[in-house]
Amino acid sequence: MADGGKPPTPEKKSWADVEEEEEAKAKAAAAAEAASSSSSNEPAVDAQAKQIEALSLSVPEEHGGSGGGGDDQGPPLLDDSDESQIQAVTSGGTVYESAAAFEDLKLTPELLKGLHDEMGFSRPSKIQAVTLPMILTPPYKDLIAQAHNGSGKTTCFVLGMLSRVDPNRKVTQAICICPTRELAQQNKSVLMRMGKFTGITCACAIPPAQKDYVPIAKMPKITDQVVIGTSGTLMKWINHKKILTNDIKILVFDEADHMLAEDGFRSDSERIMRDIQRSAGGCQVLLFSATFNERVKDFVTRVIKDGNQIFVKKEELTLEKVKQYKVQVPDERAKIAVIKDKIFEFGQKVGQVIIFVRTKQSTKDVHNALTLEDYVCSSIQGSLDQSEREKIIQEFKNGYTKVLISTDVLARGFDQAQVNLVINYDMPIKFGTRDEPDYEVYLHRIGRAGRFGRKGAVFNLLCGETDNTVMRKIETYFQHNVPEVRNWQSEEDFERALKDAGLVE
DNA sequence: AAAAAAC
Repeated sequence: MADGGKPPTPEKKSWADVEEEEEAKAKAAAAAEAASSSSSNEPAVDAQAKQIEALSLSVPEEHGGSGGGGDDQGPPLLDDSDESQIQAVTSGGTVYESAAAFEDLKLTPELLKGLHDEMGFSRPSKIQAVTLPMILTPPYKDLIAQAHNGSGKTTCFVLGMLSRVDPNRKVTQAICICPTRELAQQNKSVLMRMGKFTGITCACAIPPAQKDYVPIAKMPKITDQVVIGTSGTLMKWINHKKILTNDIKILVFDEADHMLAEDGFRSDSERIMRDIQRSAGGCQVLLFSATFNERVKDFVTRVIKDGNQIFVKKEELTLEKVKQYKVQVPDERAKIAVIKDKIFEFGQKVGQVIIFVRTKQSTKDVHNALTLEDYVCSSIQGSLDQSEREKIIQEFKNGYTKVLISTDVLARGFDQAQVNLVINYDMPIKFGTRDEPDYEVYLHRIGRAGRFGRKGAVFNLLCGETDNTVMRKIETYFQHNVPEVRNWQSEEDFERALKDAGLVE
């Protein structure tokens, strides 16, 4: 790609510079993107970058058995099929060897104990085998890593943070930024478990529940070695010197494409990034996500110029084990009928269900409609009080509630092994458009089912021509044919679909 | 015509 007009900058380009460039480019890109649904551009690869190997990253065989309260599933068992490929590109002269065992990574005995005894992992998943050496080997290069939903990305960056922290120094040395409070809490909980025997402490930087509110001035300084949080609160704590940034060695962006998208959290992320890099030079940056659309990929590869990169083609991104279906329904009322009379009839016996809707109001409407029919469910969205959010998530994670209605607050990252059914009550649409799908959100939503290679099913409820257009575009984009449940009134049709998905006998 | 974060 032409990159001609950039000024000669001897230093590493700052994020602000890249953003300016980005803006200039955006107009041209916007036009191109309209027609880009069939584009199959290769990622722009740095001329100096050397491709080391093309690795197969495929979803593991199911081995967790049915249900079981534990969320301590063993590691994905990755076969060597060519179903899906990831491309690893290294920068500079460092050579990395994929880690066949956690023991190959020079981890402390405490961390190995955490991985084996607490997490129940016996060996690294594919993405872990590839990225962990990149993360843990000096000179600690930055990393952009894309891998499938539920393939074990969290372990990659949590282990990265834990091993780069000096447990003897009671200062913040690692920061992780997430798009939602739920994800921040979930990541903290994974880190606490994995680091159980290390003595490393972690703070969650999210706004407190109302009852726990204290003015920032009265808040004590953070001494935890790891801080995981959402952008607003992290910024606030940094600005008020509650977090000192000069000893930070590693900065992680979870759901990085969203954290760095123009219509996502880019400006917040850049500000935090700048603050940290100003006071802690040479801080390692890790970007992780299951999705990087061409536009974001282009941006992040220019921001993280000197890092290692791993990408997956979008055609390879849908999970084999999660069967997608489309269902034509005449109206909204029929959607409720389908959910309760057809899908729940079988689906609820199987595991837990998440129903995605477009607006906060819709969570309430659908919740009410199902409650009227005597179905027990709960619903969540970002305007609920923090304590309420936590309660609903806790109840769902404990398995007390089987059906959760949600906005896209839970579209990304939410990890609950027992969820094997996802219903798109509303299809995800790009903001400001009528029938342009949000491909990334779609992929993240369906990725809530089929964690770590488990079986799952997705029902897309389509009402009207617009929904059909959206669905068609999604099929084209991922080059994945989505079969139709012929008759929304036919119990047999749904039963067959769930059988094909392997969810009912 | 929005979800998220946060003021």
